[in-house]
Amino acid sequence: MSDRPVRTRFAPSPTGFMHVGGVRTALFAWLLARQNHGQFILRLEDTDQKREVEGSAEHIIESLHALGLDWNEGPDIGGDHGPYKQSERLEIYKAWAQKLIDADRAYADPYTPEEIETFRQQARTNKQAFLYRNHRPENQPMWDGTTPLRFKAEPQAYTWHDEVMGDLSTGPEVIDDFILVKSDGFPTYNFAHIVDDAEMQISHVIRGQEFLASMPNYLNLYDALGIKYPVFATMPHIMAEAGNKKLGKRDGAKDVLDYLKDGYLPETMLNFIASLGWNDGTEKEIFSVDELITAFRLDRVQHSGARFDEKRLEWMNGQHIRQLPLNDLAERVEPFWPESAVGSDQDYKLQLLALVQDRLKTLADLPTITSYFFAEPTPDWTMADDNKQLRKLSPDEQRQLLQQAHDTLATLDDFSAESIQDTLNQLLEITGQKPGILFSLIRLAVSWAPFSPALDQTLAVLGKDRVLTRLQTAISARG
RNA sequence: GGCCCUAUCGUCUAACGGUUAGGACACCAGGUUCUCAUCCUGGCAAUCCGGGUUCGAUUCCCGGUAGGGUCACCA
Repeated sequence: MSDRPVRTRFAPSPTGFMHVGGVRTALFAWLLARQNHGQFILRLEDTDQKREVEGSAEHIIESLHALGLDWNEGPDIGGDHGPYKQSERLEIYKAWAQKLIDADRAYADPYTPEEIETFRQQARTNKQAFLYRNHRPENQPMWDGTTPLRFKAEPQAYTWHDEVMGDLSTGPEVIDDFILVKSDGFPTYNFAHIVDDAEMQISHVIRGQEFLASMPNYLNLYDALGIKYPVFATMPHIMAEAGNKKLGKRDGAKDVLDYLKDGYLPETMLNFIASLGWNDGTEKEIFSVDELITAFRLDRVQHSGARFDEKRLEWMNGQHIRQLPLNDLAERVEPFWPESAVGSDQDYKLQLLALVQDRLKTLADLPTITSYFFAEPTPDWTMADDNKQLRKLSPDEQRQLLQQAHDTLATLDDFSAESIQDTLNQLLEITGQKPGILFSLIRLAVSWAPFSPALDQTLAVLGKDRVLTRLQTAISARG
């Protein structure tokens, strides 16, 4: 372990949207920084002009903001180790490249892409891994910047420690002369990230498993550059729900912002993504963001990939929604109310929210559960005909019961849930009906919905006027 | 094919050699004066295979098998 101040970074390339895999890498780096009162840095790795996607950087920044993963230094806010976009750091890479050239550890690649492709095919035919250095030219021309600059590797066996994976080792056969600077003058990731991490004094390099195979090359380059290794931590992949592939765009990986739009809370996303491949060793499942910060440990991260299970995500979201104080929930749910709720009284909405809080799996469920609290529902007596209990009564009996309910409720001055329940209980005795019949009938007549919150509370929130009107409407509609 | 990583209920996981292999999601059944949900109770369900080491292996070692990653002028 390093005793340097903890500085972690998230270094995405702006080539697409943020999906859960990227979020997890960012989250773990962020958690580590916050836990150690260190810094979290955002760096854009925009060295591939061809793959860059317009608006992608903004999208990544927006996603991180939406999740509450804030950074201390970054392209938008600057910092002491900038610039934080690799495309603006070309001079820095050039200087480091020159050090390697001067030390005879880098050389100009004289081959055409076609020639290299031929070498690659040869390797494949011989069922071997492709190694460029098998074709390392004897007399390397001076590098004029128009061809790729390659690293002159000094292959050796490496053993190193990874905070997640433990002790790892490889032989010299995996180390190669990889490209440091492309012919367009931009550095490769392999070169740039090492330079940047060193210059930005990054203490912990946290990234996905896809980079594990390149580690020996990186170590060789660190050595050539005389840079002290940071702490390494390799995250296993998050896999798609179907199949065993690494989760990617093609496998249906969703944009995290889509989850937020679908009514998942940011804290749910962080809790869920953290729990994919990490737990604190106890049976605790629901973590607040602060709890994650204190409990997170790199060495408790799983070594194998985890599948993304939307059912579990949904359950977890319900848990977080239920833990929210009502006022907090009210704020977050504001964009999700049905259109018919526009202009409705805030107190009314708040009362209603208290009734449905336990019923929400996502905030986006709100309109379907609450529509009849805002708009007058259309009576549909076929719902009664389809009901096993209610079917036993004749339309006449149904009308009579509703009329009795109407007349009794009309006498109430105190239209609270408690008072309503007392009244309904009395009505039960007077009419000799079972709750299954009387309550179902009233519930239907005021909501015309397949389900609703408890009857007494539903009536109380709807209010006396609305309830009496709806009962009357229902009676008239029963032909 | 070379190299590397991984392997516990369908899924996410706990168990740092000794447990009736635990929890959660999902699913099924019951309870909470009507419905839906919440909540509670119960049920179903797992150590990939084969060898070692050991008094004893989910756990340590070796070999299979399976899955994943990588072998780009992508990151």
